[in-house]
Formats: sequence, structure tokens, C-alpha cells
Amino acid sequence: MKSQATSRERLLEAASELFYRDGVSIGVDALCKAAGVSKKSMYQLFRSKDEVIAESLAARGPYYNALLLPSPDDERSPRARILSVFEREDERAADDDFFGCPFVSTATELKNPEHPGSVVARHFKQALTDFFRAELVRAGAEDPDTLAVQLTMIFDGASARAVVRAQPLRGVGVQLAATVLEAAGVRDEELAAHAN
Amino acid sequence: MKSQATSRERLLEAASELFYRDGVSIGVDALCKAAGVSKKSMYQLFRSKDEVIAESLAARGPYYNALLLPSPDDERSPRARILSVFEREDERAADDDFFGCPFVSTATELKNPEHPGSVVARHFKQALTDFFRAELVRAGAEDPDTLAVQLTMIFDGASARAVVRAQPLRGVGVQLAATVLEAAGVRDEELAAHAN
DNA sequence: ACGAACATACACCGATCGGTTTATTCGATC
DNA sequence: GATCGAATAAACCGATCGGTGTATGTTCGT
Repeated sequence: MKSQATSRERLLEAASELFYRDGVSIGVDALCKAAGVSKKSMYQLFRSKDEVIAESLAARGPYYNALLLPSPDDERSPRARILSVFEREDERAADDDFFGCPFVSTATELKNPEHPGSVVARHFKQALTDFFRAELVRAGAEDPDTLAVQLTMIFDGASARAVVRAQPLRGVGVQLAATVLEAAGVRDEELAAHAN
Repeated sequence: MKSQATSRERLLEAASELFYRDGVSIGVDALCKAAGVSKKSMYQLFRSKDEVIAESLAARGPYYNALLLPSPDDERSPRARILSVFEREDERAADDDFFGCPFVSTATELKNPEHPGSVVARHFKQALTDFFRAELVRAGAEDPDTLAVQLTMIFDGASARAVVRAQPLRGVGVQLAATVLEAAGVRDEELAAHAN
């Protein structure tokens, strides 16, 4: 056997990596070769390359979120949990093989917002915003909706900065997020004060 | 004659638009056809498609900055001048033909940070940061360097949000920038206080 | 009226694009 | 061991990729 994973799994995994590293314009020949799957098989597992793009992005989503978001049983404060996302992004962005948020990158390359891949991208950006919002609610923030969107914008802005390879000023995203939380009155004591 | 502009100008203008709207993977045939210039002419005006990418981006730069940045004889406060950039971005992002900051988009698509187009992109993002920095210095901000980078991040984050077509919450970028300026003590009275 | 310079359209190059088809091989079932 | 389904490699499709070569104007200065 080729490997433990099914053809479909190998295909989606290779697609995630290649589409992220080389862009969605990478050819299906190269993709199938990397996955060790014949083109014939690919086209009976998926209707089109566009479907592979969307499905591989959807498959990457949970994995990517697991990398960034703190685990649910991480008992730190909402503030610390939110800032940890920016800290991890900061670490990842320092790598040479960092090409930005895969969802934003894909949506940027696809151009068409109705492309199934763009729809998936939109969904997962919303998931990040939802995480921020939930933490902000826990912290008792005043306007969690707006604040969550703002944090997502900071996240994507930090990512964009890494993409264009501006001179690395590490921690500036974390610092910015902290400033915004501070301005919104979200502090570490906040949760405790609320709980008491 | 075809038009007043030279072949080179028509080529760069068409390239700016097509590369932005359809991505840099648009073919040179389509580009030349749109510009009304023969492929032969293009290849004796430019060494390669990559060079056209870089030059067209460099040509778009001043134009794009003129759209966003306030004119030098706009006598509003640094705070107002900075916020006006986010207001204009907010307007532009509402258009259906908005595909994000062209510099970030191009760098995202090119992947390779050493591609001449990526170098140009980096340069123009720095120009935006420099504008912010200059205004912050005028306003007497404490850490203009970090703050300027943070504002650039907010700018690109707002852009990314528009690219993925998240539900439009207009003005949230402006609001975020205002929050950060407020936290940094940059207020409208600041300049006057300094001048007095 | 002439030749030099240039810009054009267009064929051409090998490679690759997304996608389909064919022929072959392999492994499981009976 | 015969049979069938599934997976494979590879040819094939028309179109397009970035880039070049050629042959036909068109516009000049002289």
C-alpha cells in the first residue's frame, strides 16, 4: 500500500500544502504527483480543481485553528487567551515558509468572492472572529462584536506585514492587540472581578 | 495613432488594472491585447513579464498614494490626516472591484519575496508607514515608529477583511485607528498645544 | 522618392493548463 | 483459477503559458 491515508486524504493534504506554498495556480498534474494519486482518481473523487481548492481549505481549517487558538481547558484569562493567538501568529510569521493566513491568501488569489474556496475562507475568518467575541463576552467587554472584528483586522494586518516581508518588528501585533484590549477595559483582573 | 499615450504607458496602465483585477497570472497575450500593443513591442520594452509586473506596480504606486493620502497642503491636524486615510480606504473597500491593497495582493500572489514585484510592494508599504510616522512626529507622539507600523497593520487588516468579503461593518477600521491614536495620546488639540 | 527604423500581425516554440480517455495492472471475491 | 472493480500510468484533447522569429506594412527624415 502507498500509505495509511486514503487517496482522498492524501490529496487534500498535498493540496493544502501546495496551494498554500505555491498558490492555487499550481497545476493538477503537480498536485496529483505530490499526493501519489492518479489524475483519474482525483477527478472521480472531486468534480473539479476548484472543488479540491475549497475542500482542502475546509480541511485545513480545523488544523489551522488548532495551531492558533488556545485549548478550551486553558484556564488563563480571556485577555491572555486572546493575546496568545497573536503571540503564536508572531512566531509563525517569522518562518520563511510563512505566506500569510491561508484563508486570506486564497481569497486574494481567487479574486471571485463567490468561488467555493472564497466561501470557505470567509467562514473560517468568521470562526476566528467568533473566538475573539466569545472571549470578550467572557471578559465583560462593552462592545464585543466590534472589538472582535477589530482584533481580526489586527490579526490579518500582522499577517500582511509578514507577507510583504517588512523589516521584522516582532511583537508589534501583540502589542497592538494589547493596546486595544486595554482601551476597551479588558484586563486580566476583569474576569476575576466579574466572577467574585 | 492609437492614442496619446506611448506604448509603454498604455502597457503599464493596462498591466496595473489587469494584474490587480485578475491577478498576476493573467497572460501576456491578454495583456498586450488590452493595451493595444504587440507582444513583440512589449518584449523590447521590457525584459520579461516579471519586469512588467514590477514596473506596473511601481507606476501604480504614486497614483495609489495620491488616492489615499491627504494632499500636503491639507491643513488639518495629523490625527485627522491619518484618519482620512482609513476613511478613504473604507470607501474604496465597499466597491465590488476592490481586491485589497494592490501591493499586498501582488506580494501574496508572487510568494517569492525577492521577486522584483515583491520588492516594489515592500517599498510602497514602507511609504505608507513613513507617512504615518511623519504625521505622528508632527503630533508629538511618543513612539512614532511602532505606532506607524501598527497603523499600517490596521490598514492592511481592514483591506484583508474587505477581500474575504466579511459582512461589511463599515467604519470599524477608522474606529480602530482612532482608538489607537487616542491610546497614544494623539488628539486634535495636541498639535496646537505643541505649536503654542 | 528613397531607405532606415519601427510597429504591427501572426506563426511558431516547447511546456503546461484543466480535464478525458484508454489500456493495463492489481487485489479481492467467488 | 476465473472474474470483476478499482486504481494506475500515460496518451490525448484544445487552449493557453512565456517568449521568439518572420514577414508585412507604416512612418519618418532626407
